[in-house]
Amino acid sequence: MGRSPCCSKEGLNRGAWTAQEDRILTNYIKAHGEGRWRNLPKKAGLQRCGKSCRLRWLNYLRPDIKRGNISPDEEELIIRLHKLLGNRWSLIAGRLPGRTDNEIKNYWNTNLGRKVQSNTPTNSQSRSGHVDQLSPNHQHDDDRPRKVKSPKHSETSKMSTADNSASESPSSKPDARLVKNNAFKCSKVLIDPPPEQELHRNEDPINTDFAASAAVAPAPTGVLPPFTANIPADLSMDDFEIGDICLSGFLNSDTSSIANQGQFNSNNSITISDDLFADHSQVQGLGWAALSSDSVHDNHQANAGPNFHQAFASFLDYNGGDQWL
DNA sequence: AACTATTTCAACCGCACGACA
DNA sequence: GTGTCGTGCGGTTGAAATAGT
Repeated sequence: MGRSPCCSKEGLNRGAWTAQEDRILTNYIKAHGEGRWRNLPKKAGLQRCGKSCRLRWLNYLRPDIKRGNISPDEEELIIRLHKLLGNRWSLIAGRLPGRTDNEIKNYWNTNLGRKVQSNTPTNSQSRSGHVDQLSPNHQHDDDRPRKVKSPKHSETSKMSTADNSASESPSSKPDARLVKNNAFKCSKVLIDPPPEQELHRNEDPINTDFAASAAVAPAPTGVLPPFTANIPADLSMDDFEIGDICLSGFLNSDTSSIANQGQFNSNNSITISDDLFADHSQVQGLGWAALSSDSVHDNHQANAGPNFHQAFASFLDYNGGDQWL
């Protein structure tokens, strides 16, 4: 398609942003809001491409950007999420308040990718066929001594981040809410759902088990039990063959709403409370078709395959397992 | 102190996708 | 159905910072 570039590159500034440019962009967005990136530079009086403005705002100037080193908790979460999602940086970033996809991507390429590779040498292939790749200049010998990370800020960075306080790990916020982003590429991994009528039969078309368990789980009580399962080393998104469960939908949902209303059972099922069940919007918010009103059984129990349960439980195990993100 | 090697990360690039005319 | 726009994404680059000699 003969599409024009997002901007003429003639006469536009490139490279590092100056403090003055940052100020102009920030002031403009504060006054007019985000969006309309293509026209923004002209209106704001910036000699920049709209894309560049968007990137600068999203990755650096936004007021909610968290600065400072990635905490161990965050690091652990990144690793878990990368195991589940592969290089879906924006989706991963959506689970780390204040962190940007670019930051996480860089952190992975410079730190975690190598660390994870060395820990699980046989598990270098991510779901999408992307090897946990380091860019060419990041492929280095693991035995090489590492430089201790220290904050590096250009003049403009110092200026533009001065107001952003140092890092605050998610775990330091007991009531941390999800950050919802717009990354839906993950929906590509959706497994074809079984025919609807299959769902209503007590069959297991593709590792989906909605069978009404003979053992009806007791009503959920208070705090969820600790999760102890770990993600299998070879688990990938392809393992989630459990109907039209959409992990991205789940990740984009507000799980805090079910903090005290759901219970993982030992038989790979989840039982939700009457309150949660009654609030259909919350259930749908899970992006979890298995929990939609027409596929949840009378006892409000839905079963998932063992792989999903394992991964999900392990994912939620972040924060010590006694608390849903 | 001076120089080189290595690492970091902000910024760029190309592509994909949904919305819309 | 087709083309364009607006936006978002992941991969890559290269200048600057830092470590090593």
